[in-house]
Amino acid sequence: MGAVSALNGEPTGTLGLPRVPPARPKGRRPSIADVASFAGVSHQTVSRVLNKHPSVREITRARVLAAIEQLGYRPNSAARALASGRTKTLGVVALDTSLYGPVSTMFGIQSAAQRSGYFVSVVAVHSIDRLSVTEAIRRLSAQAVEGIAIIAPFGQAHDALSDLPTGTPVVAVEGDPEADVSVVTVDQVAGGKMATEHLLARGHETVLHVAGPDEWLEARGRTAGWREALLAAGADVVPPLAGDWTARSGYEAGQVLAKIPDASAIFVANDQMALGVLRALYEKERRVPEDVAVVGFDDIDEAAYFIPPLTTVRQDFQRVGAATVQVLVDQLRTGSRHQEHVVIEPELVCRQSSEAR
Amino acid sequence: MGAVSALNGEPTGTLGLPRVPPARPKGRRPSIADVASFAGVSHQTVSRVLNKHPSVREITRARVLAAIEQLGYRPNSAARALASGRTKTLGVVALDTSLYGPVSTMFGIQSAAQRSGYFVSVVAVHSIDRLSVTEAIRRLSAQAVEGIAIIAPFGQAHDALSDLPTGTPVVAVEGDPEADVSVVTVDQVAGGKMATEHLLARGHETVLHVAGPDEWLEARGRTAGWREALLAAGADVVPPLAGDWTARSGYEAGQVLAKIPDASAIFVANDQMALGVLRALYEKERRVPEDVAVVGFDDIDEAAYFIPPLTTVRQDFQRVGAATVQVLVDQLRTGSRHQEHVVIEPELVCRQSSEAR
DNA sequence: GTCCTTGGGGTGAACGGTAACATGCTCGCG
DNA sequence: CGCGAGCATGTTACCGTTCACCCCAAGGAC
Repeated sequence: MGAVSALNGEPTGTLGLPRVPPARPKGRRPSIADVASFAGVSHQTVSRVLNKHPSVREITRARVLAAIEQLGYRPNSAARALASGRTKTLGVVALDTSLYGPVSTMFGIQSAAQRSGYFVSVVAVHSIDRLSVTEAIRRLSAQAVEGIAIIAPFGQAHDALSDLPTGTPVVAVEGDPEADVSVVTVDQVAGGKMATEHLLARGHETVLHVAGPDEWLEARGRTAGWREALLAAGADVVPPLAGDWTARSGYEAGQVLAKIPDASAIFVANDQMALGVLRALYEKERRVPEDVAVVGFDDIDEAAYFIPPLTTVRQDFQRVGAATVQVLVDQLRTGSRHQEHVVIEPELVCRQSSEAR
Repeated sequence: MGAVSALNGEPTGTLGLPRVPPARPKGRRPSIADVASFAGVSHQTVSRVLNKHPSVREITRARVLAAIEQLGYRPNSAARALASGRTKTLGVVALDTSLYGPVSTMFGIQSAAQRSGYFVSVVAVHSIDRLSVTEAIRRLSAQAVEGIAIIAPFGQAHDALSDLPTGTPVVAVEGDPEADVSVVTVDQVAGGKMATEHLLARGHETVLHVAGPDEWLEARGRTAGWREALLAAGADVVPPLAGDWTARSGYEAGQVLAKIPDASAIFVANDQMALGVLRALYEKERRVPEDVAVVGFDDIDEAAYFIPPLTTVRQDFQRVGAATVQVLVDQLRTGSRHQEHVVIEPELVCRQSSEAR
């Protein structure tokens, strides 16, 4: 057995392996074949060990593992991908922004993918038009990712999904539940509703709304929830002002709202804009929460340190990421292309900005 | 010529190609060989066209391109990587955080890599210990990335760099300029200095400092710049309070500083902590900038909407990303492992929080 | 006319794995 | 005692490219 690898009388270790690995000719990294001849087995046996195939004797496995260790062998992922057709890589299309939600979602997906043994390749898109998304998907499929998560959460993204390589599982994260792809999403409508109901329950006659950009499905959902809650309570529905998620736009909206004398409660579609609203109210000397109550959305790290600390709606992005990877991996495993629709419930976090008057 | 591919009398297009591509047996994606036989050339000629080799006649190239188009051929990146040894992928080790700086840096790298024709594979690390970084690098090198950018900007990261696959170019972004790897960094010392000098020039006797976590090189650099400026001006150096970048820690530091009666100027090592400081000062009824001037660091989008708008130091992360990719690509192209040290200068953005009294 | 170069293109062998099948051996069972 | 059923392992093909090398015709130098 082990004698094969010790023919030339080299000193041998306990497993019958030569102690000094032979240098590979070209300084190239050792391949499975090198490991095989070093361990005195066939390359296939090495492959079996690498893939944890059950029918390998313990002693053989130990020899192979020792050889791998000695030679410093690392599997070549390109070769593996070529032979098996599997790249163990998921693609993520992310919006090039430091917005809390998209970034957190991306890391949520990354960390879940890692736990499932997948690599993550990221393509950032600078804007939300169909062309960019199509191009991003093209890039990812050129890289032969096994599944794709699209975070850019706006209506147009779905158009681009038709250009997909058929057979590649896709999840639209924060996507349109009506679209004909799998979707993992936080229940934005419920979030908008609970924020609004919270304010109504505090005795406000109605709730004004600073919405996000209308292309964003999240913005639409939050607005829909707000409207629903108002209608259910029979409250006035004042047309919302739309911002662009930035504090600046929130500030501008806040300047308008501050001029409305009987404005007493505002639901802002994200925390950054809420910051701008707070600032506008402060400048107009409308106290929060005494004169005006404000609720945001996202629960960014800073929300608890706004002046005053912001009541807001928290989304669990780790769960979003985990669900996204779960859907992709399931579809990969079963081969089914059944459309999953996972909805994750948000949670209201009460702070000073909406305290009872 | 074209007759070869039209032997069976099928209708042919202008280039002599059959109009209907033959379905591949197993529903598999078309390979270079399919394109070759469809276009009536050898697989090598197709490869030459794909790689823009000069010595291919224009007419031949056109035929091949038409065949590629017709069959919907896409190169198989795994096969290409296996044969050529190049993956066209860069790896990024990023800290799992929505902090503005790291996230912006990551996108800066991503977008620069994309422009240079590289894919980007991201591995997030949840903490900054050596083990995590080593593991991240292990994952990336298992994926055979051609170069690695490490964003996690703390001292310990450098220890892990010794575990690298030799020969893989590495750039430590925001890394220690003293370390023996290539580094791309913003001049934090200059940033801290200009913030402090700005405040001193406004007539403040000295400048207090809320520092970042001491493991972070950026925090150390900013503190060093602050100290340097104070010493140069002969001002008192009050030991800094260290936070952890969060608004909460800034708030806590602010509560302490607000109790110091003659505190009149504070340099805070990032904008989030500055937000916390502002809140603490507000609660203690110390007006900004009338009683206390505050300067932050980063220029996050919201900084202009803090109460009051925050004077801060801006870093150009697009340039950081571009420089990082540049260094990696250069090393890949030339094969040299010369250690580059690129330093990018930050810029002071003056707003109300530090206005003259 | 012969030789050498150069453009255009073909042939076969890597590249480093996995998959399918073949082989020898041991064991339990009728 | 023969025989099928595993188990443990080896053999050979194949994945889709690129690389090194070869071939042929046309053209210019001598």
